[in-house]
Amino acid sequence: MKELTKAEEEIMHVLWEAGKGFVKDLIARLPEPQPKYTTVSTIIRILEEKGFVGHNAYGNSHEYYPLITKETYSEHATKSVMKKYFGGSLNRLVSFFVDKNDISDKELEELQKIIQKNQNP
Amino acid sequence: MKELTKAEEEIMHVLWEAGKGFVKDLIARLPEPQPKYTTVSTIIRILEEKGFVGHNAYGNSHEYYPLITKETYSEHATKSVMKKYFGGSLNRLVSFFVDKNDISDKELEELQKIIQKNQNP
DNA sequence: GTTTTTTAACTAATTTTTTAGTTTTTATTT
DNA sequence: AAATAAAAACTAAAAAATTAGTTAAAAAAC
Repeated sequence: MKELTKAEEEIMHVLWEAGKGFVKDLIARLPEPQPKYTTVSTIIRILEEKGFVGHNAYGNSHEYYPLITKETYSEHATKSVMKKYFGGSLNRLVSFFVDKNDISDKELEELQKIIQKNQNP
Repeated sequence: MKELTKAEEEIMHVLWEAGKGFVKDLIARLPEPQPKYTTVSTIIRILEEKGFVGHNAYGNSHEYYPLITKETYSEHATKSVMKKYFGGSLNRLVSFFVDKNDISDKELEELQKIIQKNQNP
């Protein structure tokens, strides 16, 4: 899986949130300072080259949409961090935050339930 | 917290693993193709500017060591991914992988124990 | 139908990151 | 002490990423 650069990732997040959009729509959803039309257009072109984005043409207008789901890229990005910092182990990642007492009791309880639901008896 | 670029992160991983080292020691620990001395030296200089690395001088030689622990940067990097892809929630991250059946039964059991140990009765 | 506006494609410029070369300083060897 | 070697500092170059400008084509307004 190709990596997204920072600027590319930001555009993808907008596309994932919006589902689809013309360049001007994407700009409208970006925080200040909003980039120039041409800047976003360039990034979109690269994203199409990389296979992350597709488009429907309406005359000269292009409506862009994600070809890779947020879930797919989430998995990639998370596994990458997990590999670099936790030997690829989810348990080590969770231990890290639990040991830090970064997680509230309520959250811990929820977490128990999440796991129990998926455990085979 | 300043972000590490890819090359910077690789050097930091070597320093975290080794604890400390001269440039030539760091190069020795890097996989093929090993970068030039001057390349590593430049990256180290930038890491010192950014406050990630310090050094002890022995004459003209510098022995470098991390100023930021792997744990500190781990937390930053993981929270960054968690924020971008899981609304900042560890539970949503765990759910994601558990729902995917990416985690073996043995690991799930371990995970239960980790959480139980940290739960207040 | 011509003018104006909008859009994307193409190109260029800037900035950041990465890699490498040269010079200077210090240490080591003879 | 002079020659050689090793290291860091400094500088430069190349590559990648980001931002922006120009042009050409299509659509909309008049």
